[in-house]
Amino acid sequence: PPSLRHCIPHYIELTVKIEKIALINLAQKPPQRLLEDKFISLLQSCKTPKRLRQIQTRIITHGFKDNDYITSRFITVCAELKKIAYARQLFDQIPDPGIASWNAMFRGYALNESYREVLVLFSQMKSSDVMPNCSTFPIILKSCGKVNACVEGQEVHGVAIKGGFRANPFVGTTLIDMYAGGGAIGAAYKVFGEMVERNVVAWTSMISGYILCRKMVSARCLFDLAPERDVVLWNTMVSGYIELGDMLAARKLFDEMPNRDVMSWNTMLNGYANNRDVEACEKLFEEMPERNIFSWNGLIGGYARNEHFFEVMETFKRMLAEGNVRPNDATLVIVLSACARLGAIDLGKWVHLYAESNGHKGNLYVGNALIDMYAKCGIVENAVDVFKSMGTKDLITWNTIINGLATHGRGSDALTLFCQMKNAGEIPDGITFIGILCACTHMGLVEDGFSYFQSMVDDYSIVPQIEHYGCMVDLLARAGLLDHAAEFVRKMPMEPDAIIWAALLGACRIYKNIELAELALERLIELEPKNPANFVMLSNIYGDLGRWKDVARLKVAMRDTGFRKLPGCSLIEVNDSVVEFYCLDERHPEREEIYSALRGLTKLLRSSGYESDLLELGQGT
DNA sequence: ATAGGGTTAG
Repeated sequence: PPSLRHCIPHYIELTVKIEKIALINLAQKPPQRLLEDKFISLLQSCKTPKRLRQIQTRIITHGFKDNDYITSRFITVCAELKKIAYARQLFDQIPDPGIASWNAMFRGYALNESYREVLVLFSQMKSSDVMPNCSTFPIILKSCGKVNACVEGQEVHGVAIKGGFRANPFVGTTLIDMYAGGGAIGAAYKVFGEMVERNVVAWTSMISGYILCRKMVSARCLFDLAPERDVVLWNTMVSGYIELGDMLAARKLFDEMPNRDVMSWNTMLNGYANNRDVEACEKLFEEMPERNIFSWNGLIGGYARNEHFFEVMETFKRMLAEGNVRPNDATLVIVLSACARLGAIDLGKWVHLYAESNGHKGNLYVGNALIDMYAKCGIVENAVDVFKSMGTKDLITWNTIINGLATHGRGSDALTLFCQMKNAGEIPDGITFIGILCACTHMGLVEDGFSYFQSMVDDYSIVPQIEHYGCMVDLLARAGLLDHAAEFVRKMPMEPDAIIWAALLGACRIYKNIELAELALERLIELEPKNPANFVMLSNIYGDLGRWKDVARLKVAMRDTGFRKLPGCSLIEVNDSVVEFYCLDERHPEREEIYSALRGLTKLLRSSGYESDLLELGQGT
């Protein structure tokens, strides 16, 4: 169009002008600065260790090896790519590192949660002649707080004041965090009171400090006094009430908020989930104007924590169907734990494949949850495969596989892995020993069990908990050494609880020991007068022995307690969902097919030589 | 310089 053509000369003129300015800028910068900028932007966009090496070579060939500006950037990128040891190697080769390089090293260690290293390196810096600057102190103070180094923290506080950083708002805020985190709320308040300029972050830190010390009234006072309240501060107050379990106060504040972000909604959502209010959690989730991965994980995790495992699976499927937020590693872990509880092996396998093709292959949490899921679903071989494929393992990895093997009749493999675990340098904890004792129980290794029990105390200084005594009672009782078991219970350093007596009672049925069974029930009635399962247990023992009068007597005694035993419930996975059924259950539309399949399975078991008086299908057997 | 998630147990 003509009008546009009219503009073209102006446009050309403008372009020329812009180019001229750019050229002048270029000319004003010395070539050295230009190269520096180039390296900084190269480093900024560096995403892989391989690329980092290439850039490093070029830095060296251009003679920038000791350039503080570039080196500090380089160290930071190393830390982000989890190559902090490499960064340190390089740092140690610099003859006189500048403050930027020191700070980058501190930040790098802090990023990798090596707070001790930060402090060690800081003391090295003090013996050089480089002076800390305003970015140094926040990192150092934060590290002091993280490792609870109160004395060092106070010293650094002094150094900061001497260095003239009293009025620095960043220094003030981290000081408040440090003191409050160490429980020194008075010292924190002193810093807060002496601050020259208190911004909203400082107010938030101070209020968080009061919340941490459970001083909600003081926190609320400051909140009401704060000259400015941003959404972070509001969220902090709301989560403070939640931590104290005061959901009503939290909700009131949430409703008063001038503007809420996703974080505000998620905070309330998690609050309801943790305070066992699944319904409020669901309602809030539906009302949310925007949902991110934490919202979904909040709801799914809320279901899981409150044992609503069917809802975990349903919500996970809904999340995939809606498709706007993708599950992350935490989502998969929650879903896998629900699969483990429900025996939902098909969904579990699906999640396994999903994890592998969505970049969660090497994730430690996902690996641990997979091991547990396969073991709980009875496919121990797959659990072992996952275990073997894992590059990094932690204590939980070992505990999970050891316990999985032990509870599935592979006690000797469990004990072998226990040796491997020690060789790998992992220190066993109390949970490890529960798996080990369980392995001994299932193999009838009574003496080994006792020596592991001893080793736990002598070699690892673990104080046995009631769970461990429970394992020992089980070890003796299942081996038929009921008198020893009873004596062990008498000599325990703590009061035996219901689980201990129930273990004894269970073994009494196998070994038909009436006297001990009656004693166990007596104790159980004292401890759990409302639990009808205990009566049923003893009644079954009488039944096994044909003492029907006693069975009838117990039935009356149980009726007199006024409680009925809930029928045991089994779960099976049928076509992509889990179905529950009870003994003699007639509710399922395909009950005919199900019972006929069960009869077939029973026949198969019998024909392979499986004999058990516990095999009571009650129908057609 | 402020904030959020997950796995093991008698």
